[in-house]
Amino acid sequence: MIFQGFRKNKTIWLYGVSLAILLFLLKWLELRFVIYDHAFEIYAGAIAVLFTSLGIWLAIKLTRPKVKTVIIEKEIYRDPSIPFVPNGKALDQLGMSKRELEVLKLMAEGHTNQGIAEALFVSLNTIKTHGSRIFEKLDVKSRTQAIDKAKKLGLIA
Amino acid sequence: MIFQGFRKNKTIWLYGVSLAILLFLLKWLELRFVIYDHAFEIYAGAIAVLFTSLGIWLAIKLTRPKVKTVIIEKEIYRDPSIPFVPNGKALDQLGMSKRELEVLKLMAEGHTNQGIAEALFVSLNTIKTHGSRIFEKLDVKSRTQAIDKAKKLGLIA
DNA sequence: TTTACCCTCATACTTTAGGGTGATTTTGTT
DNA sequence: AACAAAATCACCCTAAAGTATGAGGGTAAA
Repeated sequence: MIFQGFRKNKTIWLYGVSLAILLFLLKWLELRFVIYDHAFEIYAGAIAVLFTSLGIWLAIKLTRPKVKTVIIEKEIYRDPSIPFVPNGKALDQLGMSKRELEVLKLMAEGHTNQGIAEALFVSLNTIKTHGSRIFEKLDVKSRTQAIDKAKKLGLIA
Repeated sequence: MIFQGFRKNKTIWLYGVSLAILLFLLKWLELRFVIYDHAFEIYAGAIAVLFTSLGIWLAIKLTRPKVKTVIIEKEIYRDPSIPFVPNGKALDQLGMSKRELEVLKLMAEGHTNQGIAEALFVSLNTIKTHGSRIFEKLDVKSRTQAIDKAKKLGLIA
């Protein structure tokens, strides 16, 4: 258990031990450099460099850089010459209003309710109300279900 | 070569510059603390902690770039009669695991986390963990954003 | 052997979503 | 003008999602 703890927290343990050694060295150097007034700068610089080196070493250990910028060519599965047109028949049958469709589209794009409210210049409560109405009409219980169903019905792209 | 060196060791170079600034500050503070003999230990300890902290902070800050996905949209026509095949290239580049893709698919179908957990015979906590990982890799903050992006990238149908 | 990653799980907490109830205002139709 | 539907808004409450932190086991690669 304690050995496991050492395995997992090796860096921290090594840092602790290193710090102890450095502090000991610091104390020891302190006794020597107090004698020489002119050596003050050298001493201060020495501890700065020492601790800086330790900081760098530790930071490199702690933070492995990860590959992060990913450029991906993506294929859109749609013929560009044919713009998406909502399934008007389904919209009529469901009784989905223009505003509700608008809200649904923004939901599908991943916006929060607050975000949608701000985009449409209305209150958060309004969006929640629209949401409930949308779910009712689509007979679903959540936005992800609504989005899934709406795409299948051809209400949104 | 030297430029490459800079690129590779960005943290170290930036830290070096920061160190120069700190050393200047050190010199300036030096003139003040020389007056007080009893402040010596405090001063030394202060610079040690300061330099170590700065090193750690800088390195962590600069070696944790955010996941950034740049999407270049290339519209092509897809024949609906051809069954959907996930974009393996994008999956590899994003580092998306099989399990994560599995969870993402079930999310897109509108399942709750608990529902997904039950479907995959794991704990709710596990699904939450996978969720976080998926969001991280897609650089999104919610499941709806993740789903939207995954569809655009061709990761899911 | 060590390291990195995936998978799994837990806990505590915060944020967001969603249900229920009620109300008012606006808009469109007859 | 009357009426119905749509749009808007509020408040209270619960459920679900999402974050942060930590842990452990297994596997493959260095």
